[in-house]
Amino acid sequence: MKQVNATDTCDFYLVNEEAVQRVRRAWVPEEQLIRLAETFKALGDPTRARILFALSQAELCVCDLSSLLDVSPSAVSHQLRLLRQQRLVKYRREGRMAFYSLDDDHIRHLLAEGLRHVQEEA
Amino acid sequence: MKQVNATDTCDFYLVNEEAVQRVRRAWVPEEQLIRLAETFKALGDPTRARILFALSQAELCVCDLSSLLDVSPSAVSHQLRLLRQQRLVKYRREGRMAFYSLDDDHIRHLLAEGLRHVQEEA
DNA sequence: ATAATATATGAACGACTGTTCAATTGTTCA
DNA sequence: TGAACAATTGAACAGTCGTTCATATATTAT
Repeated sequence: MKQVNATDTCDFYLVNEEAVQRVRRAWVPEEQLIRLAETFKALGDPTRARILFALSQAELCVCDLSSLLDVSPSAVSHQLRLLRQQRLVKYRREGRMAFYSLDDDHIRHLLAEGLRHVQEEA
Repeated sequence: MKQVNATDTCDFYLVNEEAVQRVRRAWVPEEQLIRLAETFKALGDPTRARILFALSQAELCVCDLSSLLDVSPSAVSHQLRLLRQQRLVKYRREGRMAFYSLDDDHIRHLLAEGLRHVQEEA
């Protein structure tokens, strides 16, 4: 996200000015793109992807997730906090246990669409 | 992704055995989940998210992207290579220029669904 | 109360990431 | 041919990430 020095610049005159204008008109607020990247980043780790896939099938507590994924409860908890902060999961306390589930259906759709993408590779 | 030591283990007995079984039955191959995470990770950086959003609107060359995003051509090129490796973008050479576009419609859908998610926040 | 347990948290460590810079490749055009 | 230029690449650097370990919090059971 930095400026450009003299030897590393294309000497434009935009190559495809009409296309660039079209993109500029469709542009969304920078803040939304940053949030978008944060959301995808949260999905972009194997442990978290497995957690989310598990939660797409059932509501689970930390111990269940830890056992299911073979990851320490501490590591699971750290990742769940991150997922909470990104509002990808929500939880419900019951006694000393915490039951986690997906926050909304967008997450489920993202997972499904992502899986479809990786499944249809040659 | 590591084993668990004695003091950091839940003493299970799985809490919600039925739910865990259900998840196990729905489980997809580990390799797919890793590919899934890799795909989302590729989307999970502000520069790359902006590149992909731009390409969702028009086919663009490196210079156009560099100008549009205010990122050096070198940085754009590095990121495009990563996106190519993840098969999120494809390109077409024309003389000394390279025109990039989204690889398939899944990417477009992922972007749209992700944007919908971040746009509907309080 | 005390012990046991489920979860959460902070610090610390090595591993990885994104950019910059310098250099290279390959194409066009004079 | 050689100069100009779009794009690519590798090395290097600071910054970030995911785990572990030790400890803390909070609820339950004795």
